[in-house]
Amino acid sequence: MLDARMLCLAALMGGREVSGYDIKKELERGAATGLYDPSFGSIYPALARLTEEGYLVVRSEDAGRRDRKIYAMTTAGRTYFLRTLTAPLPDEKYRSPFLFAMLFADELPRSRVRAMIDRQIDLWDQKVDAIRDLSTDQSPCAGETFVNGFGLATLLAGLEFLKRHRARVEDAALVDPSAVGIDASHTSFSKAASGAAE
Amino acid sequence: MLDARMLCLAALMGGREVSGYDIKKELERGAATGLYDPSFGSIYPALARLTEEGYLVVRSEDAGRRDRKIYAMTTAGRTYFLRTLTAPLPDEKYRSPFLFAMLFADELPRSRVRAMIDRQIDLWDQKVDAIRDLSTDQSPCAGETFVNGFGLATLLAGLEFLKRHRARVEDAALVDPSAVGIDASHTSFSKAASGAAE
DNA sequence: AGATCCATGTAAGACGTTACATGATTTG
DNA sequence: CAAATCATGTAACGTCTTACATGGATCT
Repeated sequence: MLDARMLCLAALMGGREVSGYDIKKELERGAATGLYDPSFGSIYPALARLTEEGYLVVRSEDAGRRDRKIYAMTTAGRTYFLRTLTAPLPDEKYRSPFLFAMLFADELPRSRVRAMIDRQIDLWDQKVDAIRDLSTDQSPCAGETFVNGFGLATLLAGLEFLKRHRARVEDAALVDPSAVGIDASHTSFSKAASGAAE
Repeated sequence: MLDARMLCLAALMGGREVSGYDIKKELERGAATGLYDPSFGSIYPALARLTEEGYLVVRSEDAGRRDRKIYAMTTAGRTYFLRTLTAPLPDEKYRSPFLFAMLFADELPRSRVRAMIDRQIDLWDQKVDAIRDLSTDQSPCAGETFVNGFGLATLLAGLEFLKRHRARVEDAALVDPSAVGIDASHTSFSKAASGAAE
C-alpha cells in the first residue's frame, strides 16, 4: 500500500493512458508529490507485474520515437485499486532526519544547527509553493482539494513554529565545534567511519 | 541515516548503558517516537555490527535472568554519531496511506471515508497525548523541547484542519458503494487479488 | 501448569534505490 | 557533433519487517 504498484494504478485512474516514463514525470509534480515519488527501477517492474495480473493492458506505440508502451487500467484494475484503498490502511510513516538531528542540537555546532533549520525552512517553503501551484493549475476534485489543504495547513504551522522558536535551539547549540571532535572540514560526504574502527 | 544504526547510537548517548531489548522498549515511547520505531530484527544486527566496527562495547550481564548484553558507546561511536548528524542530511519522507486514499475520496463509499478520517483523528490525538506526556515526564534538553513543540504544532494544525473541513470530502464521497463494485463485506484483510486476474 | 514477559538471534521475503546497459531523438 | 531528453529495462545492493527458534523467569 502506497507502494509503486498503487502509484501506477493511481496515475491511470479516470481512463488515463500513459507510459511508465510519463507516470514518473507526473508523480514528480502531481497531487501525490510529497507522499511518495518512486524511481524508474520501481515503476517499470510494477507495471509489468500489474499487467501480468490483469489489472492493466499495454499497447506499444511506435509513433515517432522508440517503443513507448502505453498502459491503461482494466475493470479488474479499477476494482482492485478502490478495494485496496477501502481495506484497512497501514499506519503512516514520517521519517525526518532533520528532526532526529534536532534532538541532539545541544551537542552540535551552532552554525550547523542554523544551516539545518535554514534548509528545512527552504524545503518546506518550496513544498508550500508546489501545493499552491497545484491548486491554481487545474480544477481538482474534492479529495485533492482536501489533501492539498491538509498539507498546506501542516506545512504552514511547521514553518511558523520553526521561525518563532529557532532561536531557542540555536542558543543551546555548541559555540565551539571542536568540543565534539568536529572541525570545519566535515561538510563533505566523506565516510565518517574511516579510521574509526579496526 | 535515521536507520536502526543511528537509533541505537542515539539511545546510548549521554553515557547510557542498555540492552537491545531496552532500546526497543525505550524507542516505543521515547522522544524519537513517531519518527521511527525499528523492530528487533533490525536492532540486534545493528548492535552487532556497530560493536564490530568499534563504535560500541558489550558486556554480558548474567545477573538474575539470562544473558542480557549491555551496550555502551565508545569515543569513536560518539564522534561517528555526531559527525553523521552534522553531515548533509537526506530528505525527510512522509508516507501517508490515509492522505493517498483521501485523494480518491470522491470514488470511495462515504462511510469508509468517514471511518478513515475518524481513525486519523484518533491516531493524531494519541500522538498529541504522547508528546504531552513526554514533556511533563522529564526535564528535556532544548533539542527535545524543540522537536516536541514542532510535532505538537503540526499535529494540532492537522487535527484542526481535519475537523473543520471533513464535511466537504465526505459530501463528495459516494453514497452508493455498489457503484465501485464494493459491498459491505470487504472490511476484512482478504486479498482483493483473488479472482481478479487469469 | 500454562501464559506471559524477558531476551537474543536468524532466515526468508518484500520493497526500494542506485547504477548500469542500450539506443533513438532532439537541441545547442 | 555533443549533450540532454526520451524511453525501457536489469542487476546489485541495502534495509526493514515478519516469522521462526530458543529458553529462562515470573505471574496467575
